[in-house]
Amino acid sequence: MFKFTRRTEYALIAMRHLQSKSMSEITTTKEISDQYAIPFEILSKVLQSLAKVKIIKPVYGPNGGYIIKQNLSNISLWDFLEIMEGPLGLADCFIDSDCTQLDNCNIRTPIQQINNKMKTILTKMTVSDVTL
Amino acid sequence: MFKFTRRTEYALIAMRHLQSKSMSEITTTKEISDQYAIPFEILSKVLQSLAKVKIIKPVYGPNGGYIIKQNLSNISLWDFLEIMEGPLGLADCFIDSDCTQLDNCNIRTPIQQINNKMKTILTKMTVSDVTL
DNA sequence: TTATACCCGACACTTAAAGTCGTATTTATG
DNA sequence: CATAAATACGACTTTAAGTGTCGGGTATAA
Ligand code: FES
Ligand code: FES
Repeated sequence: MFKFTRRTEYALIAMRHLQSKSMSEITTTKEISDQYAIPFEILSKVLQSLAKVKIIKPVYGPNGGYIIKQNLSNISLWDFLEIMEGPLGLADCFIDSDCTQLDNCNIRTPIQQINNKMKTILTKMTVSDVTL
Repeated sequence: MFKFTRRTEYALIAMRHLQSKSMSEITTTKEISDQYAIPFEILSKVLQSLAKVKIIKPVYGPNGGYIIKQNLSNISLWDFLEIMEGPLGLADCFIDSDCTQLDNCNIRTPIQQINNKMKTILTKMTVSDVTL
């Protein structure tokens, strides 16, 4: 449990990098890939998925790249993580409500309480708490 | 990120089950395995590892099994999770201090703050918050 | 027209978790 | 003392998820 995926780390690094630039400055995938030693192809896809959810905006053609678009303090860290990694939860029953086999599970309630505590923390924080 | 491993879930279920019995009652692996539909061999190993760290006490021979031993409110949830799943942390650098490649990582400090918040929650809680 | 950048699906590789198997050890009991 | 019932444990296979690669496609400035 617990570790960010590389995708998520790459995304946060890139977003912080983009955030540090002025709104009009365009940054290429290659620039970020080089500076932080992130495999180019992987970072490409990460940035593409960020573009897909409108967090960054692509600029096509020569001298193109990305610019950061949305005010990142709008997005909670929880939501961002779910964008990057899919639905989150300490156990299956908090994700797809299908904790296989464990028909009469005896720990569901206490686990749910822990789950809620973690969720609260991450919901109160925003992406810009990381990127700013 | 975020989901307990099955091992951890199995352990918590078993510990709660054991906790619900009186101190002198012995419970077999098979009883728990049957009641919660956990693969016997897997549960065996989980209980063995719990026995190894003295959380439960094995009783050999016929009519043997396990009894719960230690006061579980002594063990923080964080420590317990590290027993079950190894060192925890949001990124490698908080585990083995070797975030590969990312020489000039720009998000280490903010990530560390989140890491600490999560760790605080789990350190303040004890295993008996789940098993009791 | 061309070069440069983003876009994207399909595939291969790697790793960790999950589960299986065979065998050894301990001990209560007849 | 033989047996059966329980834990102990290393070696192995299978599965699933994450990570990374490849080849081609689209948009656009110059
Ligand atoms: S049923 Fe989901 S944790 Fe047990
Ligand atoms: S160096 Fe560990 S998160 Fe970047």
